Amino acid sequence: MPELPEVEITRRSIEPRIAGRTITCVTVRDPRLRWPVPARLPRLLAGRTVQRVARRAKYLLLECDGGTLILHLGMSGSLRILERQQDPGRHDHLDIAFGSRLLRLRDPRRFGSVLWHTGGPAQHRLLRGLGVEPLEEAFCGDLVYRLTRGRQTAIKPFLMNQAIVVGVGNIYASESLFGARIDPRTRAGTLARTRCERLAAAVKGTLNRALAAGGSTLRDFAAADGRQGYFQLETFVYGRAGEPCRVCGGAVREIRQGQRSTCFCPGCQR
DNA sequence: CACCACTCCTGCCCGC
DNA sequence: TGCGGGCAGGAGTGGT
Repeated sequence: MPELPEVEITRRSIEPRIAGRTITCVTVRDPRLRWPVPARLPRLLAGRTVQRVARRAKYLLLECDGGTLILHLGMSGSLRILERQQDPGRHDHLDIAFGSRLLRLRDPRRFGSVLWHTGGPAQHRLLRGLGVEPLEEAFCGDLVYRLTRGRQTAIKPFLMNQAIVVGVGNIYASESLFGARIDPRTRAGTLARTRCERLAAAVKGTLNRALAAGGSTLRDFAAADGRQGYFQLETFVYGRAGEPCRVCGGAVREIRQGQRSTCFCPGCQR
């Protein structure tokens, strides 16, 4: 379940190993991802040079001469660098070769996507409508305050709406709301300014801590799948229904919001 | 618009 | 030990 920190850590780990290198061969073993991987992908990519690896929301952008390969890891996707050919596992659907070095995509649940796009990546239909990056300066209490005005929806699904703020998935949404001491059921539009400040700070803090935790394993990331950094992070509420809150000791509760589980501490979050 | 439910898929966990 | 069933979740899509 890569969220923004896992995707960013993946980006940092692969960029230095593929930027400036030329794609020699592309192997699609199973094209059945979120959308079918185009059959002409190998022909489209061969001979192109990766200039840089960027990220927008949870999308990785392999910016090449003449176009961008847009990757999304979905629920279970991971990328790894191999220095030499290795037998692919059952879910290793795609290899991009740079000489003997390989970038290999594994995705058991196949919710990920691989798309080729010519022209500016920002103009792609999947990227056009995305909201603000939570780790950028523009994302602040004042912006959260303005974005929430008039919104009737609960703050938890609001936070997870990628058209508003990107990169905050189910786990970090719950964790951030705990950090801000806000009840996930609160209607977004009713949050006072100070609570918006707390929320913006909590989102940044949660994501940055996850980044730091993942960053610490970056050295071995050659072999990594995004989980490594991810499961190192001790959660305050997510996945802890019925267990004692780490702050007040009260029982953590689990509810459903928009077909998603939400965990929170009724004692700490108001 | 704003909001909501549905959908894709496989690994994992539970109960029998 | 095996098997069926339920659940998890990102985010696009389509309905109200």
